[in-house]
Amino acid sequence: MNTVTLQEIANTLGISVSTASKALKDYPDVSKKTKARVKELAKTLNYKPNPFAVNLRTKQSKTIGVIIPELVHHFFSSVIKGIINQAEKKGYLVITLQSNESYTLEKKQIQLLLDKNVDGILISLANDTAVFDHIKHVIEKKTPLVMFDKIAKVVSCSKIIINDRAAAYNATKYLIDTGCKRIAHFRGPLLPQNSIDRFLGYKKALDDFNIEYDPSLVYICNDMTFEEGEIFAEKLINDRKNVDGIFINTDLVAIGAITKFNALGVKIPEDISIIGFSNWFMSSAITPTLTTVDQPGYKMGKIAFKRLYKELNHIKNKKEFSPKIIELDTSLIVRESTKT
Amino acid sequence: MNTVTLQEIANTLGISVSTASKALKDYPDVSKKTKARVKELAKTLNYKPNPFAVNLRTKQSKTIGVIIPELVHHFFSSVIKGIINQAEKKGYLVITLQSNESYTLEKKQIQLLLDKNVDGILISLANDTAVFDHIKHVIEKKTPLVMFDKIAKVVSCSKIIINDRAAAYNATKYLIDTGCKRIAHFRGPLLPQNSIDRFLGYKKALDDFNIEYDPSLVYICNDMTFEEGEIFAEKLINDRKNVDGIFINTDLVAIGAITKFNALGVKIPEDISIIGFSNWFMSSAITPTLTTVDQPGYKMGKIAFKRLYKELNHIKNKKEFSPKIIELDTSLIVRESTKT
DNA sequence: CTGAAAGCGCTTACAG
DNA sequence: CTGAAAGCGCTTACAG
Repeated sequence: MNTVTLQEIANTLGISVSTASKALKDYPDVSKKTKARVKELAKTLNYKPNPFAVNLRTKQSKTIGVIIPELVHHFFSSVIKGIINQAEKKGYLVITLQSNESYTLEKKQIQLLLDKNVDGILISLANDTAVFDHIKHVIEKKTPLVMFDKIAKVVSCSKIIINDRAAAYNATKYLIDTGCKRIAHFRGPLLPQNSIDRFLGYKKALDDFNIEYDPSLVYICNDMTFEEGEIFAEKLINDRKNVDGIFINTDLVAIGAITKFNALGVKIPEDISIIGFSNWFMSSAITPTLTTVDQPGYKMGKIAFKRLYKELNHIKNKKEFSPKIIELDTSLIVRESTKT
Repeated sequence: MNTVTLQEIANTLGISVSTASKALKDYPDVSKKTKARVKELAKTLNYKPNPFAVNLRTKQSKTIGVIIPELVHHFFSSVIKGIINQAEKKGYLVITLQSNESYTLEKKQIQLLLDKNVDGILISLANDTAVFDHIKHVIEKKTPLVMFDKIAKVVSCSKIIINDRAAAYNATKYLIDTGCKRIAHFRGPLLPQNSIDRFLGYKKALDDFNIEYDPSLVYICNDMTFEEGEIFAEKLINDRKNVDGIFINTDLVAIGAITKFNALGVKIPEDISIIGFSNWFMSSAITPTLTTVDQPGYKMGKIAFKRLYKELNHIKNKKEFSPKIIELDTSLIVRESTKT
């Protein structure tokens, strides 16, 4: 704990606390001489304003909260890194909490952050979350909230997303363009918007290119793990559906699938082409390297904070503003797991 | 922001703020009737004490800071997860900061946390950190600090570590036991204690089993990346040192090496046995699966917080205590990359 | 240009 | 059992 107070500075200098305070904050109505004296002493004493007192007075803590489904995850940890770095630049610190993909926990974490009086909240929803009363509660409390990646369409707040549907469409189209005729999809869970959108993009591409949509070629990955990739890869072979291409919801699952196909002697991309999603660094390390959709996590984190920061300032200046939806670009990274 | 205050509760109930405060905190000198009335009203109004005021009064914020070298990293993100979960159980929130393996940044982050008046700090040092004035500064300020994983021997504070030397010794011994005669080591950077200790464990095992230590078989990975694994794997082959076993500082590098060996047609473990370190989940996914040392990140995080919590309470109760070094068990996970 | 005063919302030692 | 008072350390509107 810091122990030098404004009081002490004022006393040693024989001035009032108010003047000392104003001097440090460069108020225009303090003489240059006084400012210099105060600043110098503050420096030598290594004075730092007590943040607890400042928070109480200013009603803000320069702290924001972030809730993500899971921290041990390449994409989310990248987002968090982006958030933390950007926040630090603006003098904000970040409290991180995890929902563990559970609605109940997510609700609890929201409450913890609210009880802490964080200045704002950044959230990526849990797979489990199907109602949004807890989110709406935050918005009613006038605590700025920005969603990223896993969002809810029906909630009115700013959102930072990628165009999952377009990205999935392009990935599927690429499979079609390179000759695939029967294309499977390993999709994510049923609730999250991005897993829905990726599925819809896949379906739309099939439609547009006159490939019949076959529901039996869609496999649902509830946990989106490496193991699920292995399991469904094997199942797909056993199902004998003559699949020649797969668009997979996320790289981790795709890498599981590749590993299993390698073990089974299924040739990639000769027998089956594969496209993943997220551009995890392992996707360029696996053999064959994985064609995938680049999902800019770090950038998403930065932009999510920037948007929150803007809203924070609007509120401070009592300026009206409307929620904004920011869509980040994605690109298809073509590697060895698809034909040319 | 919450808007119901104690004042309001006291007013509506026609009692004083002090009594209301004491009622909520179950002070023994408040009548049951009053307690009941206050608590009920507090509940219906959804009263939450303003944390800023509480912080200022109690001089603690129930917030701790954590500094790690890099968040986008399987081991560190696991540790953070352990810290956050354990902290939450005890009513603490966690501010996370990254040093980016830079001493300068680490020093800055420490200052940010100190200026924020966090109750305590958990830190894993940057590779760059060779002097410890910033850490000692924290200790002098009486802010409890616990180091984990990447620690400094010369600083007197509690530390949560694994026995890197023993773990490395056992891994190397396993290579020797399974017939390896010329064992290389891909080590980490020169400064970090754990990379030093792993190297020393490797060396000690060679000594104990009468294998001559050959410095030219030690390759230094400064960044500990997948790519370095590939590069040194190739270099090792080109160097024609007839190496038949490698103990590698961390799984990511080992997986890079395996990938390169696979590409070069080097057979694992027939030609070269490999042991990694950390038991990252990819180590059981790669082909061949990687023998590795299990390094319990999540557990380390939990225990680091528990220790900090204990010190926090000792300080609150003005109880003396000495720093404690807690060593977690590791185990060798034998998989396909080594012989039997 | 400077300072006295009020107040942010709580906690707690003290008086009654 | 209850309440008045002091105080945590600041900030800022106001008076001079």
